[in-house]
Amino acid sequence: MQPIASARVVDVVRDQLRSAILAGELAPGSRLSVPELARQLGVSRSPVREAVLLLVGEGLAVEQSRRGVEVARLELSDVLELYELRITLESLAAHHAAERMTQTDLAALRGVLDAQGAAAVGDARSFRELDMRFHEIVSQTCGNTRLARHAALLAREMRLAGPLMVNEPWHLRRSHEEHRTIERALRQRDGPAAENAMRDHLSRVCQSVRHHHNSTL
Amino acid sequence: MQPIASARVVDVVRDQLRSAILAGELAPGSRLSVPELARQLGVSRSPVREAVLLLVGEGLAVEQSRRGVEVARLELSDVLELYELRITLESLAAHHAAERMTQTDLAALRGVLDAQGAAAVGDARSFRELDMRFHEIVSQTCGNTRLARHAALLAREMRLAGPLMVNEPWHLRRSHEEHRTIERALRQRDGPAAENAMRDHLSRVCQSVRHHHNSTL
DNA sequence: AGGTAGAGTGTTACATGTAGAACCCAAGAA
DNA sequence: TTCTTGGGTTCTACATGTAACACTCTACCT
Repeated sequence: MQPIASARVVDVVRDQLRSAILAGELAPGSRLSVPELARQLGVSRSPVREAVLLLVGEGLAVEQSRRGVEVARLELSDVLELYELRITLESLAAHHAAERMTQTDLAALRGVLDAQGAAAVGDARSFRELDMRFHEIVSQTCGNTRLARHAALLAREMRLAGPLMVNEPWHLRRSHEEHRTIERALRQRDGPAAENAMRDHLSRVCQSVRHHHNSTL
Repeated sequence: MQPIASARVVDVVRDQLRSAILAGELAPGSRLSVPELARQLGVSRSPVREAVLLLVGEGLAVEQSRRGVEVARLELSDVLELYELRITLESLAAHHAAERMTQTDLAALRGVLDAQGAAAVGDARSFRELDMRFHEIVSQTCGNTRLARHAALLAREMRLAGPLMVNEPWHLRRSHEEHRTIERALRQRDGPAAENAMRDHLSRVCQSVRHHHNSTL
């Protein structure tokens, strides 16, 4: 029996808005009009306003003074900032995760990777979803709740950078191989190896994004 | 001419509540009743409610489902979590700051350290304040806005740990010396040295907190 | 005594009211 | 034609209303 979580309207609205933003239905730059969203969702403005505020706190939206809130727009520089932070935080998380992951966690991780191996052939959309899940599992099992929370925030924020990401199949396959390397280190409970593998992985992806951007200018 | 920032009620309330919490006027565990605070501050409940939500987002308060919000209580384990994150984030920030600080920044830093040297003789309260400022300057000048933001959040959250901190004069003096070492590296634009000095400093303080806690049990 | 029902108080969470500001667009002045 | 001006619309930010819920304390029953 898990405690019946709060079925608060504000939570539902927040989750819906977040999903819509991350799915691209609310594109970066879209204005988030509280009355409009309240009408569409069939609730009053109060919970919508709070939900929008929470999204601002998560970095998924930004408020311009007196002109409302819009979905955050990420430049290349923002993505590089995010990668730099993810590199440090997630490699630290991987180190600890190697020493703390349960068999259940490892099984879940392998399941995600198997599914990702299948998606790597061409389904970039579900590949990204599974990539997210992979990193989330590692961060969540590191034992430091704040580290997990901040890493999750950064990973989510990065998903706003859709068009800047590299989606070529060979790139997805390479990412997947690196995930396998990380998973191997985690399974062997080799903290330093997991840390290095995670750092190498994210660093390489960051470099790819940078070069991809330069070459598609 | 700087843009006349939003004189929004919610911002004023948030700042006041934050100050009150960090100053200990609202002790950890205190309930933050929205109607009560609204009465005391002479404003309506809406901006107070939003301000309280923002503080939850900053980690300074926690909400129990359906039972309102209270000022966060930090255990030793929370402080250790925070230090681990600060160690990685702030040492990274120090590395970059070494390469980017302007003469103005360095002058400000030195000013803070001079004042701190005077406070180290026994005024733990202002010493902590200046310590905060020192770390803030380094983080803010690292060039990565998100890194700066997250580091600031962590440093603030840590101030809730008042009684767990070590306030012996010899400890303050040692911290001050380490600050000087960091500042020297920054002034010489030696990124790796600044990074190591910052890591050593925060690691040592973290160890002191741990030992202090064990010995005062 | 020990447990419980129930009134009374205070709060949260959501709904709604509204002044003032920002934006849009069309009509008129230079 | 370009700039300004004024009306109309929409929004934000704050204020207020209220149902449902949680806590407290007392009085009652066993």
